Amino acid sequence: MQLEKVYEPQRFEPHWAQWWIESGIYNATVKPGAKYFSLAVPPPNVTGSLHMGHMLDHTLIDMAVRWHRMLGENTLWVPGTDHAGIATQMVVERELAKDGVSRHDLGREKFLEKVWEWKEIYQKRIDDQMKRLGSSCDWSRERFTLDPGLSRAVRETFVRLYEKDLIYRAEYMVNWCPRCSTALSDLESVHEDTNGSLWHVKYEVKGMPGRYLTVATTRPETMLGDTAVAINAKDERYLDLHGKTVILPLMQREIPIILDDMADPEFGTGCVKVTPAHDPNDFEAGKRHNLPFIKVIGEDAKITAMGCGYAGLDRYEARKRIVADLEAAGLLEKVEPHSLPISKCQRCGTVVEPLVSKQWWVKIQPLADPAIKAVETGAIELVPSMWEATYFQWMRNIRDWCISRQLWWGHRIPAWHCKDCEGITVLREDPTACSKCGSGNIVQDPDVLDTWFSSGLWPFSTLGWPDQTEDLKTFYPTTLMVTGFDILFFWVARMIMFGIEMTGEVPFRQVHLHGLVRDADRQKMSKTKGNVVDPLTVNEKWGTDAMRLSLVLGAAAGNDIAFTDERLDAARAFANKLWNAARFIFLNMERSGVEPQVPAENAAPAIEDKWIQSRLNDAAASMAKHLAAHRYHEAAQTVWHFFWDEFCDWYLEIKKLRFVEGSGLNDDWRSLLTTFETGLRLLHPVMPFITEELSHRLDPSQSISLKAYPQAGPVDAVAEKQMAVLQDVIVAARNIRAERKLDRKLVLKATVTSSTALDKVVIEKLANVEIVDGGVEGVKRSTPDFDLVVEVPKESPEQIEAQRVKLNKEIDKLRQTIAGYDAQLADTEAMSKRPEKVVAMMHEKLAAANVQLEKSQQALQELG
RNA sequence: GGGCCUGUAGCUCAGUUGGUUAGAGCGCUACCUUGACACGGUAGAGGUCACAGAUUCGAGUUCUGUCAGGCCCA
Repeated sequence: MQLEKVYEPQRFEPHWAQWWIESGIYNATVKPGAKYFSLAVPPPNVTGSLHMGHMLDHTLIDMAVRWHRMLGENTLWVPGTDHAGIATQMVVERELAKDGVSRHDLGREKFLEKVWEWKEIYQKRIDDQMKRLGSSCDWSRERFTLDPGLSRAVRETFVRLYEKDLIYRAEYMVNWCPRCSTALSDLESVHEDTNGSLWHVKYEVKGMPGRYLTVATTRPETMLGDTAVAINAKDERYLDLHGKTVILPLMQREIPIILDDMADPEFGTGCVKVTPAHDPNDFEAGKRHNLPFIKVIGEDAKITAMGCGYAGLDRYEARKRIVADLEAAGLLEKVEPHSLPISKCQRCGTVVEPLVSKQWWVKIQPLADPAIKAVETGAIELVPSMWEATYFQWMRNIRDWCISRQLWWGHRIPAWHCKDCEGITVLREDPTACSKCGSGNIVQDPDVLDTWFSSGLWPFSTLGWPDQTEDLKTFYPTTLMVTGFDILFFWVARMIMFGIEMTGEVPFRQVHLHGLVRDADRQKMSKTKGNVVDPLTVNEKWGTDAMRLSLVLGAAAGNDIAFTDERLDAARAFANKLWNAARFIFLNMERSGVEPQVPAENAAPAIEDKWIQSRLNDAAASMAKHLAAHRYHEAAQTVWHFFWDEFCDWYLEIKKLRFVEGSGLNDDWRSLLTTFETGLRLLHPVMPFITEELSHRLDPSQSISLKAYPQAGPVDAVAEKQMAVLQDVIVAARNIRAERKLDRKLVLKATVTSSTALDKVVIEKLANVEIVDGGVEGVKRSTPDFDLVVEVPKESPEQIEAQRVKLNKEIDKLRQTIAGYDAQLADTEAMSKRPEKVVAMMHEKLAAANVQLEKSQQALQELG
């Protein structure tokens, strides 16, 4: 069997991706009580296709899943998608808008049909991408947040929380997106610093003609809704105004001057206008002082009828008019440039309007407390642990969660309002009558729930909760959650709160939070910037294995990844190297007359066999350590180093010398093939495709992904030392040749003496020298482990001088080292505090340095 | 304002509980198209680990401060 000369992943990756799914080997079995590893994918939004961030996330998940599966654990990875209320509704509305149609033209039912159509298309696209990536999940258990089962979980949760008074309906300040026409949670409105202005406006004090209070505001249009002006009680400038009122300009409304700490004497003029209906701080102040709440900006971001002459104007148009009118009235004292944070809708970027609105809320503190405890006690572990501080900080200052959205796409709130008694009925089954007065005149709340309300149930709703299903008994609590740190609050925290409240158990034992994938300039990828890298293009150009490897190699604990073509090139080069090593092996198997197979271990290993086995054992130990600690980049580095620097550069180069045409399966082949196959298994979680392909060529009986993961074994110190000396001799000989720029093909005579047994043939072939017993005149290299003389053509005086300089430099450095050690060893007090191990090492190093010094001095002498 | 993180080779970054010669990839220099691989091989060059103190027998690693940059929350 011969492998194609060039590594072309496109030839076999789609094949294995399909085979893995069709063979159903990743479908989990129900085995309550068995050691399991389970995990639910962070459900991608059905708004579009997967991006590089998903690729990273899924690669890390797949590595963990494949590793645990190979460890023989009952493994389940649940795939699925999220309906993403606002985002999906927005993209579908945008599509409709192209034909000049609004959702209101269609009506709720017809519009939802359109969204479902969209969902079908994009869910399939996402599934196809996941399949193409080789994600080893159980497609028979795929879920969608609006599935009947998951919707029942949402309903059960809502009802339970409502019954416990943890869900309530109330009028509060919310973040309102005028474009999306919905309330948003605190997390869905993002703060952004912008350059604005600070307008200083004069309010005349009633009964004190000519006496003005100057308020500073960043939003003059809200003055229409002012119901007070606040000053600080300690502010001496305004002591005489306590108990007075001012006349609100333009509106001519008389409003009180209140004393409140919210007025900071250091800021602006020290007095602030209070607009309880349009600012979160003012809202609180309004409550404290029983002020009227006058809503002057409506849900459409236009001035309401309460704004009198400005009614109907857009909020920014109103601002212009109001500022102009104030100026005309001589009430605008000054305008200063001012940087201020403004809130924007996370989804559409529209500036959020804070306004008072009746919404559904989750009383969060009772849920947050156990969630905090779960992380404090270690029931849930955040990796890397630095995120715990952030988690605690947020959770301890958490505010009630606004869960109602004025959208159509999502879980309809299971609450019915009675038109007769205004009572609210919340039940698990749709009611036909009001639970308070029995009236049949009830209507369901039109709003839907925040998407995160349903995704917060994901780890257990996907397993069939609220039913006590076999899946739930077998796989819950899930073992791990892998996701980006950016949704720690949005999602992870909410899953923890809901998981504990609903199931009485943590939803997962560990959370691995990884970074973001950024572009080559470390910029966030975004469609508007146009710097988005399409995973499909990457897959086609470099192959999925290379994409996975490049992502993993960059994914150091919690760090963002700068994703570049160079990284991909490097990853593909590794895959190509592996491919060609395999190609070489198969080529020589044919010459030697060895059938593809995974033979029994070699009973009589040569030095290189013992060495590579030792390196493999060590690599397996590293893999276990790194994978368990979620240090995937180090795991990837470990296999890279093993395959390239050890297996290819040394082991195969030596084995090359052992092959005999027509030998059949001998000890050399036994060692080589078992090592190679074990190495493939070691690599499999990182690069599933190439390892499956190569493994199948050796042994088509079973998928490599179901074979056992290589276990750590003993390190053979003797073989490693022996091999190290052999390598050093070869490198020294090559170095002598390279420094003198001698022809690679020229066979140089050499003598080697060493207390370590060295394979002469290996040295001869790999360094291209002929080893003779003595009488060689040339360049000498000496270390404590060996003496090597390589015959070189007569050296010029310059070359000899260069050697002398080099030796002198080396001798100087050695003397320095020795002096350093001598000084440290002479300090008896310091020495007494050193552990034995370190002292022994110091003596060893000193002795070695002394031997080296002696040898270098001798070499210098011999130069003449 | 509160919290978190980062600063190590030209670039991008590793470096797990402190142990004495700090690593990788890319890039760079020289040589090499050799029957696995030029997506390659061989041999090299390149770092006062941001700065200043402290702890310690010993600090890239711990602590404090300074400077620079990033992120989150308010």
